[in-house]
Amino acid sequence: MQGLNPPQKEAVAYTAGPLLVLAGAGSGKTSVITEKIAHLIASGQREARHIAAITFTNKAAREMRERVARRIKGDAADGLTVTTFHSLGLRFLQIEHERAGLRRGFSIFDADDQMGIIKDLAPQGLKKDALYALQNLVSAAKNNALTPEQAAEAARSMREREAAALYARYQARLQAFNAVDFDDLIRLPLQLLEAEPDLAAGWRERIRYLLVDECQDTNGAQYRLLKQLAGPKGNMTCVGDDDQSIYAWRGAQPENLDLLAQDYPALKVIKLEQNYRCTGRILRCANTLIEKNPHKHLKQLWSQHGDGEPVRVWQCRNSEHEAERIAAEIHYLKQAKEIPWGEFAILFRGNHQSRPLEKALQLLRVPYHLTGGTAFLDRAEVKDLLSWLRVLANPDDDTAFLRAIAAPKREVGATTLEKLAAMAQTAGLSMSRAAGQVGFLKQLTPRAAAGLDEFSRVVQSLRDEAERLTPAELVPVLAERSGLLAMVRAQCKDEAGFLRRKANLDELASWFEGARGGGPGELAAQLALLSNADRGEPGNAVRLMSLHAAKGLEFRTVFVIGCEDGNLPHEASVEEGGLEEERRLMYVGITRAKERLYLSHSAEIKRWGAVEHLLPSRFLDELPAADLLRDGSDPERETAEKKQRGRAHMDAIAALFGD
DNA sequence: CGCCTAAAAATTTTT
DNA sequence: TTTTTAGGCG
Repeated sequence: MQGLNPPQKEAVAYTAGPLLVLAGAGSGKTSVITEKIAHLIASGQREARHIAAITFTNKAAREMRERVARRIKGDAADGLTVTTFHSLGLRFLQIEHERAGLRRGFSIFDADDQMGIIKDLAPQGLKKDALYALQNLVSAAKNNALTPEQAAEAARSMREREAAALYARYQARLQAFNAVDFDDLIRLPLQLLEAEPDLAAGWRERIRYLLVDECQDTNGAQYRLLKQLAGPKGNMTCVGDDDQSIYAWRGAQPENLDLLAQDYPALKVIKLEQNYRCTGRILRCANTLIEKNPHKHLKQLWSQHGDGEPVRVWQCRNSEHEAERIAAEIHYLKQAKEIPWGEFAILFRGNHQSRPLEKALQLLRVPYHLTGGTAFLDRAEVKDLLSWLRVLANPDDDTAFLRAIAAPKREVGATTLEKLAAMAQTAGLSMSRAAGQVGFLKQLTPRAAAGLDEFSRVVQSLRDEAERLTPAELVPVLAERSGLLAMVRAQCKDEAGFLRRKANLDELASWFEGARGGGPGELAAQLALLSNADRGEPGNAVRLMSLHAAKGLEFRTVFVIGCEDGNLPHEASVEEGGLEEERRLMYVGITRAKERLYLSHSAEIKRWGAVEHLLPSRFLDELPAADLLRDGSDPERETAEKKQRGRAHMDAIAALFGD
């Protein structure tokens, strides 16, 4: 426990009852969780196999696992559970699938799969906006652990009533497909635990101490799940910061931090207010900004660090100009201050904002790593292959069937599939099962019937292979025999493009190699929970990511770009009354910086080809002017810095020739 | 059935 | 500007 401050030590040592740690930004909350796990084990209070730490992202879980491994040597940490809410829910359902009404090999539907069903069930001709709204309403009901009936009862508006009706049909469809969506990974385990005390007792026997990270991000269902797992005595430590609640749009209820005190009268609350991360000026900016939000828990973050450099506010012409300035500044700081690439981060509100940055960084040959955005799991060939795996594992997964039957094309089109769907419906079968019945095929055109028949044969032969092969061995066989590989090859103009896309499939195979336990269906389900952010090592490169993705991370130099009114705060959020959450987002961005912080905005931004004029973010006016250095406010200093950077640039070029 | 072209729409953040 | 979708044609 050495190296911890008094409140941190207290938080680690306190095991007499439920504990809430209100941990400000950069106050060492991960250390507290890690140390507490070590303390529980070392003091003999709990065995590692009876401790579970729960995070929201896979990245956070992995990081915590690594920190625990570094802290606890030997096998003392064996059996420790460090997982995300959704992975825990998945594991629960895989064990208890029978009680949940699921068959082995059930599928996990991602947002796209979900939208496919909703589109199918909702009235035809709805605009995308309306469909997204419905999807969100259904998800919101599930995040509050409401059944369709309860959702109908609770509905306040016509829209909500419609959404509740849709929810019922949507759920029936999932059931028929032997599938669950992300929300079900929390909701279903919760329903079972609440309904079956014996089951809950069994799980509490396994998990005797619970540690929860980012507790302010829990939604209603997750909070109730925590209560079930922690039991009436509340054997848990929750760590959270209401000022960093930035997921309300996804159902998070920061008020859960307050509910804890109600639900557990014995709750002990410890505040961590010493910030170890930021310089004084950065921290003052953060504090001043967040003070504008109403507060329930007053926190006063302080730091022992000196003032440091002023926070720079850059006014740029447009986002290209902004990107060029940032790239040049990083290039300069890298050599002048010897800051490694990996200690720079550029943060933005929306993922599309990364484009000009990538361009500018490439021009200066600055290595960068982009987190999020369209990536691996969204790649068509990867989704295709996963659909095939789902069909193998789950013959009832019509969504996967519809994707797999078209990849590659086998002369089976919309007309045939509609006929097949109708026949399957009448017979009470899934489309995939119906496609295997000769009687049905006879009613279709010969060409289409041959296509379906061929598909069924390939699927069956691959199922046989799956019996003999490990999942990792199965993937390449599947790519070959399904015709996917040939399809990808045909789609690519040159060999290089083909190899690039084949590499995605190889990566999928290697992921299966690394994974342990379970058949292809189980592994495909686990894979569905991985996000793009969880992939690849960033290495020593400038990090580009959304403000949301940056939570929990820290960097010596941080750029928050696009500080324009309408972008940050985002106009849609302001309209929905989410200004405070936007302010917290800005707060999260600011508090990622250890030494240097840049806040930049552009006068013009391009949107769908048209140019729009935006004003600087209102949040910039909420910062303490004395700690800022705004463009144009100190012309002398600017000229001097320009010269300095110019000279450094020339030196760099000279050095290049000197070599 | 599946490819082609023209018109219309476009998520802000993610497990 | 890029991506998706509807409709026409071989």
